[in-house]
Amino acid sequence: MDEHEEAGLSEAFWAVARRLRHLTKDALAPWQITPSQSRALNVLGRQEALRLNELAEQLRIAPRSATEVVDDLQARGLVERRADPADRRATLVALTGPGRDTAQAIEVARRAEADRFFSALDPDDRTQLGNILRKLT
Amino acid sequence: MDEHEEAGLSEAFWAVARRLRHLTKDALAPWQITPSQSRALNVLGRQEALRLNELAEQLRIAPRSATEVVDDLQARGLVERRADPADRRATLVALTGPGRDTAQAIEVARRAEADRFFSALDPDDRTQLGNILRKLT
DNA sequence: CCTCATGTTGAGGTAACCTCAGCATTCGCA
DNA sequence: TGCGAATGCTGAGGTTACCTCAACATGAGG
Repeated sequence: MDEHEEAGLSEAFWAVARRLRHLTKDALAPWQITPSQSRALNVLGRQEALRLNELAEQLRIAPRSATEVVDDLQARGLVERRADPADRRATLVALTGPGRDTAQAIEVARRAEADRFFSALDPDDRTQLGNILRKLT
Repeated sequence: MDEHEEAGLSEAFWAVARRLRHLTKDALAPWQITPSQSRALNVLGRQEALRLNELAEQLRIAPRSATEVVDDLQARGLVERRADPADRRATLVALTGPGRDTAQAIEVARRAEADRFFSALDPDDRTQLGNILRKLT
């Protein structure tokens, strides 16, 4: 085995990450939405309403950062904040109607873009990659 | 084939990227060096002297951003700028003595860290991953 | 009812990028 | 040979996506 392998792996990994990031940004351009906002829409699309807290956790960012993402999405009318009936300290975040539509449209575009990107791989490689990535998480 | 696969791949990919980024940052902490600075040291370690221009290209960032990275490294005494005898517009960037030592030490640490990270994978998986990543670049 | 924990957010910071414009130099060519 | 265009670097200023720390309101347990 090549002793440069591990260093090479992270390098290769970052090269791919960079490319994927740019592609994603382009795919999202029509909506003027940043990648982290789209991640949030995505998460919110899967559940009724989330506390800011929980949203942060699912996005794996600090709660304060989630506040910011939600601020932006709210300014665009894609999500709304409402009081949590169970705890008056907490705020629930949920998609609005337009938010739900946008989230769906973006999901389609995102999938198409990922599809295009990963189509450099044959199906076996894709499966392999999926398995390997899962082991690394 | 699962129709969620491609979206899942990019998601998994980013999850891994995030983890790797944090690990790298930790590994670099003893030197108080940021990831992009370490990338630059790495590149500079492989050649005698580079124009800022060329450095930027190899790091795949804008020339202006390379200026910044070099500024920081120079402030730490790890690299030096000198005039390019062939073109007085250009600046050559090269490692200093301490820079060379540091670059080496960091490379060792980086490799150890990558090693630890990717050791969740068996050798076959590592080879696979390397091949797949190369196809995506 | 008082203390401690929890949820959100203002203030302010950071890293790693970017563009655009300015300045110095060099190059192509009439 | 001289001059306009191209090239190389950097100042100024912006952006994105994060962060921490502390304030403030509310909740929960002894």
